[in-house]
Amino acid sequence: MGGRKIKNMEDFAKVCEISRPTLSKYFNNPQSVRNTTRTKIEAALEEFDYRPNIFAINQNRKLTKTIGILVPYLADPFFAELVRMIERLCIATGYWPIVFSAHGDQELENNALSTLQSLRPAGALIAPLGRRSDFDAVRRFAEEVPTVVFDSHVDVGQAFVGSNNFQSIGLMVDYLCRSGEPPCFFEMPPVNPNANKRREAYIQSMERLGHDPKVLQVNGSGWEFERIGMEEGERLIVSRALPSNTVLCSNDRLAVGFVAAAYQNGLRVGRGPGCALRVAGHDNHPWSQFTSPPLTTVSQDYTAIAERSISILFNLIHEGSLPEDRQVILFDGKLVLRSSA
Amino acid sequence: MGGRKIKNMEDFAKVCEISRPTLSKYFNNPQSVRNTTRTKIEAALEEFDYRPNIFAINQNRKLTKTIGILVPYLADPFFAELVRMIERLCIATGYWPIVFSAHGDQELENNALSTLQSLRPAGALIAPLGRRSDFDAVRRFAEEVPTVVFDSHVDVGQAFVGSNNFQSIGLMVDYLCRSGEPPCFFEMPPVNPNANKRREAYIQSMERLGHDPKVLQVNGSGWEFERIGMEEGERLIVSRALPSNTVLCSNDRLAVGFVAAAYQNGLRVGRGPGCALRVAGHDNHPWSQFTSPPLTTVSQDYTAIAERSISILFNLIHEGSLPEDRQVILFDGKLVLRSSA
DNA sequence: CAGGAGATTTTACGGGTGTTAAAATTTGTT
DNA sequence: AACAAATTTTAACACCCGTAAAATCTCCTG
Repeated sequence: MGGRKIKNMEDFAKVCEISRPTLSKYFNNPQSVRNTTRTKIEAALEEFDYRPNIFAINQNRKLTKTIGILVPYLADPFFAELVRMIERLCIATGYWPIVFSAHGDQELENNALSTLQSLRPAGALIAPLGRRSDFDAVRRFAEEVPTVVFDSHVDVGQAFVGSNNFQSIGLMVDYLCRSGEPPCFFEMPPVNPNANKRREAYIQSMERLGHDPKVLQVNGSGWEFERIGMEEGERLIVSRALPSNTVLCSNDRLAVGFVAAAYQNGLRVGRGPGCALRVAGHDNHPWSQFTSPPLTTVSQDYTAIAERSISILFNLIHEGSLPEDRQVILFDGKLVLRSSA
Repeated sequence: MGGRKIKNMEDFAKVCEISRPTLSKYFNNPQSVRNTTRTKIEAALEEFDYRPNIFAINQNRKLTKTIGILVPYLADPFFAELVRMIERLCIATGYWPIVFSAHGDQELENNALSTLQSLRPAGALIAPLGRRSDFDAVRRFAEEVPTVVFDSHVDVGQAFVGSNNFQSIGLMVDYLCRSGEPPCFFEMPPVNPNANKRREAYIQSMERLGHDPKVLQVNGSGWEFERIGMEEGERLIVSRALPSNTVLCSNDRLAVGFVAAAYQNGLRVGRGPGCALRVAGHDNHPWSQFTSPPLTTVSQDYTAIAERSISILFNLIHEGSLPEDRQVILFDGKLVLRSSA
């Protein structure tokens, strides 16, 4: 076609027969230029494929269009799914999401925060590692960039969006107690505040109902929860150390492992006759519906968490000012009855 | 302490008592400056926290330190895991990995490619959507940036790294045939070339062994493979449409769903006595060890794929020149015997 | 058709770093 | 001490775009 090579906005302005700053305006907001101008530009856009250089754009803009997303472990389908939704929402709004994963490692989390900060993002959505986070680093980050924290409640940033563990665990404990033997609570050493809240919620709920809480904390570290659930679950089963025939796991990934352990040791899981064990989880993880039997759990509202986080962040960004009072939004869970409990 | 605010490299050069170009050299390669200079800089780095502005850096560098990673679906643990490894390798080498997911959608894939290209990455590692990809777009991208394709073989880029489906499926078919009834092949409409290769490999292997290949292609689209495996598996089981008591699934995610369907319909899966069905998968997905019973499958060598992809890409980047002959690297799979088949 | 407000475009400058060439300095060696 | 080699400094330009201020154009009124 034109044969000309478009190297930068200047070149493209020439083939458009328009000045460069006008083009610049167009790319920032196509509505801000006259119709006749817009038509010319868009015609040229059809013929030549030019895209403004992202680095040059962001170097000068006071507010970039970048949204940073940081999760503790991207290979966890909970986060993978959440990220998927958040990314889509960003793109739909014309922002540029960029994803970082700490891979369960504090140093990588700090790296990511640091890199992210030097990207001067318009805002950030972060789910901190939790117990392993370098709190000062996270705080320093949140002081510089508008930040919404999700999933794991660390007391920084302008807002937190997460699940109401007290409500959801209460719901599950109520259900389990009224439908069978009161549950024991199966957990690993807590990686984040959610784990602690869930244990406390379990204890409170049990006491409220007049039962004796029984917490089984097994060893294990890292993010391979299923493996821990399976190996430690097997140990408990084999040594007959389970204090109840009903096991409430701190999260679905542990439960997935536990159910596998039960199967392999010949314990039939479920609530019907002939079942030796009831197992319940928490989160409604994408996998929880494919265990054998399918897992009874409490759903976290992925969509609501993603949408609210983003909407709060965009508010922050557009308001410019930071709200006095830090918002804390907790979504209630819903009981998801399947056949494991 | 100094009280001075470091806004840019100029400021930082002053507190280092060193010239800006030398600093610039240092940041590009710390080894390229004299020891005494390096010591001064690193001392200052301790005291002040300065990081060069990423945008300004990349604006001028002919070769950025960015490595683009594109996967079709990040919520798939196979890719999540692979990305995790690749990211670590990049960071260790001083590169800056940036991850994009197409979320199973052609438009998003094109978007990602386009955004990535405007980032002028040193290189890219891409696993295309496959059948749904916009081949021209992928080709145009690969012509501009050094690209290694992995997982899904699309004939673009300077190299392909993946699994040898013919070998691995052959291995599995051999095993299944000599240990029981010859398998039928359970698949959904292929999303990428791997799926086609696996079907063909199955047919060839069966014919080689003198058996009649039986392919069951069920309906279903999207990336929720487990759901498809479970729903369609259930349909086949209930309607007694399975032509063999041994089912080889095109991949582990389908198999996860299929095993769940079998359990829910009272079919005991495994190779022992009393088992009605053998089920095998392919990939050694992270989940495959937690099904009930654990899944017999063929492993893809995640580590090898990640390492080789990266090493080829770095070679490409450092050589500068593109090799005449496109490399195709296929890793053999290994049989992972668990109890499902 | 003159006049003027408002919309749009142009002019001109700045941002933070890469990069180069030549001059100046330091280091290591004999 | 003298000299070559290695390194750093100085100076200046480049990169590609954002943006404020100045200049121009549009369109409508009277």
